[in-house]
Amino acid sequence: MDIRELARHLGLSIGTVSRALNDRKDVSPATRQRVVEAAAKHGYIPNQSGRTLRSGRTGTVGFMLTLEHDSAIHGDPFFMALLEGLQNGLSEHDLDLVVLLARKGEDALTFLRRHVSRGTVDGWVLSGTQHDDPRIPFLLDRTIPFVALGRTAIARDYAWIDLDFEGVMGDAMTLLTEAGHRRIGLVAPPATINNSHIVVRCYRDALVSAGIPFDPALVHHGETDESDGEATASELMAMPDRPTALLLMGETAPVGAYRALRRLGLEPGRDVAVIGLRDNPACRALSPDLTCFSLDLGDLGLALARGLVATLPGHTKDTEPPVQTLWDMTLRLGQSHKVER
Amino acid sequence: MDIRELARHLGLSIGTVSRALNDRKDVSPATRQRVVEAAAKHGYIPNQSGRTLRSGRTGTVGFMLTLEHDSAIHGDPFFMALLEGLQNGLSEHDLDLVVLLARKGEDALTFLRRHVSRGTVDGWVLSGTQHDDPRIPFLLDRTIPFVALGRTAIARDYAWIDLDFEGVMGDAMTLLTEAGHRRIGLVAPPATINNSHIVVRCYRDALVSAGIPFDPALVHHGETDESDGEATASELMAMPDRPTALLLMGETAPVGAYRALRRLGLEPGRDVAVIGLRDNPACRALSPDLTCFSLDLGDLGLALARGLVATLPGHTKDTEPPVQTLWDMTLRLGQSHKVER
DNA sequence: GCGATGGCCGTAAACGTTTACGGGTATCGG
DNA sequence: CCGATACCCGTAAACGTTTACGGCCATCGC
Repeated sequence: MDIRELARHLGLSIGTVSRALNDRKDVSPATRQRVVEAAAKHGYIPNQSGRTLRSGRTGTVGFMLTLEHDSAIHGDPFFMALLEGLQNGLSEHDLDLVVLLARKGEDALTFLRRHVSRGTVDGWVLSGTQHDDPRIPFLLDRTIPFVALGRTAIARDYAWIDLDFEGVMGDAMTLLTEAGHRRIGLVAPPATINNSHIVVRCYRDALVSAGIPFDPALVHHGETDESDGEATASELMAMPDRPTALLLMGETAPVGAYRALRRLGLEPGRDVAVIGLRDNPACRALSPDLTCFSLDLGDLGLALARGLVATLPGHTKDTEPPVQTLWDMTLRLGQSHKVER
Repeated sequence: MDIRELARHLGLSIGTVSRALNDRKDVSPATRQRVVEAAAKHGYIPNQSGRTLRSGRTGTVGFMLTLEHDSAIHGDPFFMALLEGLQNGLSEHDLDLVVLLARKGEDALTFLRRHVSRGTVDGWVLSGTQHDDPRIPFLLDRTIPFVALGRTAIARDYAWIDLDFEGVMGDAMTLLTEAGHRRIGLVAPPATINNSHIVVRCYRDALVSAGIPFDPALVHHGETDESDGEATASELMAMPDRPTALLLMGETAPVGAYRALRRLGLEPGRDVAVIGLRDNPACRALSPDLTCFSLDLGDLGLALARGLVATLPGHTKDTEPPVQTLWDMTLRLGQSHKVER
């Protein structure tokens, strides 16, 4: 069922049918309704390739997911919940969401370039932003709409939303330093990820204002998953003057850390203070309750959707500046940080 | 940069350029190489819409994700790990994977129909198969390639892979009945999901062969998530003659069940036996260790990719029957089932 | 030397839309 | 009654590919 066949059924030209279905003004209300009803009756749905080829618009936005740091994905419930909010936000503007997975080992920029010149989507949501992410200038230079989940070190104006790591680190570090901890182990994301820099900077700032010397041996960069959390926690606790507290900025890293501690005969929340990043299901399963931070991923997805839509041509006022938001996370006190010193 | 411009650079016709890039035979090796090199040099990548419009092929397969049962997705690490394997399997055949999220509240068949007539992908991976899933006959009747993750009650020949719930339930039930349990609470997936029927059937079969009467009050249908696990566990334990064992066929349901039990002053693995479905990160965080089942999601994704590719035109031998595989899950004994009766 | 064969390549017609453009009819003001 | 103005609608040219078809040239066998 083409537009041609539908037009023949209606005794109209395909041009008129197209205009009627696309809500353009050059068509009388009567025929518009007739066309819409006939389309529904015959189950006509425009072919996307033809439409895109001519108009250049696809009606979809892409969420780019790279499996490079697979621990950030593998078993990571963060994105799934986020995608739901994103889809809801996009639905309001009749946009579809497609998640594009970079092929194993494929470079992120190559992947993006491929899909951009293919013209698969109208706009992008970028995640896992690197410190100096080449995707940002690439898209900016071509004026392709996008919103980034995560800041970068790039000093150009674009839309982004990032978690408030400053707030998180501030809350966590005051909690620990005020409890008397002076040796605090930090597990930060991989050094290429931009968050990693922010986390370490805040860590040092907090130490300075508490008058505690900075020991680089206490800072590890690792993936966000369980097994890496276990490995790095083991290493940190094997130090001669081992830390009395652990700060784990990874999704399921605390699960591994608990296991590592117990293997050494140490109980989280009694012998060692532990603070995690997000209260995902895995962390909620821990006992004693993990002290960590929470956020509404559905809302975050919605905000990303709005931020992106504002950059799309047609939808935008063209004047307002791009969204640049630090997303609050609220501290959830559990038992795991309560270690008297 | 289109094919026309590239052809002009080379002094060739666009037809020849197209044939060279698509590895067709009607072109000399010398010019083929010349074309490929020029394309690489100028960064030419064929426009997907034009290509699809003419050839009908997209080079992508779609993974359909419905947010209907959002608890099956929300915070569910199952799919993320699966997608990685799927992408790896598809890469071997130069296929891209796109994940298509049904809009909130949109009917699954409507969603599928929309994307099929749009022609967004060459083939489909269906998940969350219903007992009588209308998507199956829809795709079969149109001879659109697909593979289903999950069986249905539909007696037609198509490619599917499903978890071996028969094996899982058999192992779990013998473990419990041989330990003397006679009142076993079951939390099965929502009744519309096909797995739910299988699980309940196996549950009854196991009871019969152990000579235990079937009590429908012990069977609950719920989502697979934490909060639902907590709610149903609470309900089951509030019964006058409450169960001595819980069997939870949901991803993170055991996390909620642990919490519910402890609120009642009951310790999993000591007062009540608990068995879960899969050893995801959340379940691995539980203490005492949850007795449950494990599988390699990467391998499963690969198998799905192969199963789908075999149904795609061109790749297939056309003769071999579609894959129909029960995927083994191996029992991982923890501490949570050890309750002496 | 000539017809046949096969390897390469150019030509042009699709694929299904959107959209600029122009034309036809009715309405309206004068 | 006439010209101008809207309002609709049809026409046709794109958009970027793929691919059936035909043609040219060289090679080959006789």
